[in-house]
Amino acid sequence: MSESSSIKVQHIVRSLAGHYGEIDWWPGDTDEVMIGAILTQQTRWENVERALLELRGKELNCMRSLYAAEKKDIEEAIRCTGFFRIKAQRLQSLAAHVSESYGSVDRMNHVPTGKLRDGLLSVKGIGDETADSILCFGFSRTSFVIDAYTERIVRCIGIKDERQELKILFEKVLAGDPKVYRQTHAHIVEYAKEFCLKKEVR
DNA sequence: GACCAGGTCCTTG
DNA sequence: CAAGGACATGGT
Repeated sequence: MSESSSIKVQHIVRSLAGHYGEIDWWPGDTDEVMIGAILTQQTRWENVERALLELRGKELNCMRSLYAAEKKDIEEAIRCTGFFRIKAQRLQSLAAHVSESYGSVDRMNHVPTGKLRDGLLSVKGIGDETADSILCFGFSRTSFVIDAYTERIVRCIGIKDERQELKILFEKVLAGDPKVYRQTHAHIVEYAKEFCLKKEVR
């Protein structure tokens, strides 16, 4: 990664922070962040919130109960997020991973970030973005989330790195503060939505 | 009616 | 490895 890329990223981070200030962006306890991370795949957040309400109503808003639940019940609750069959499967796969590998969500707190990440990535249906969202917003770890918006924004200012390099680049600039990681990702998404950065932007 | 959304996996060439 | 398709509902 070039020197100038770091400077550009620093500039983005600082400008967005100045513009938006501190925002409370991904509410919910660790269980609900994990659930939301899967439900929001290719889906608007407003629909995810509705599904979370449904899940709460059925007391299916935690890994422990999802593990034991009937898939039918999960599907019914999350229908409004689209891809509901595959997402119900993904939720149960994640719940199984948590229960079988760690025993509980709580026990995951002692696990080093790299190990946690590898474990999450071993779950079918959890890719880089979902894993990093869970780590960053659910467990307050310094694992930066690179999503489609991040890619589009950095493309606009002439950075053409792949996602893996972008992650390293941002993490170098952001140093070690998990709160800054969360804020920066939130700012990027808000900015991209506000200015309607669509797919064709390069 | 077409197009897109805070992705990921699987199949093809 | 890159590209293309599938997964599915809800909003513009």
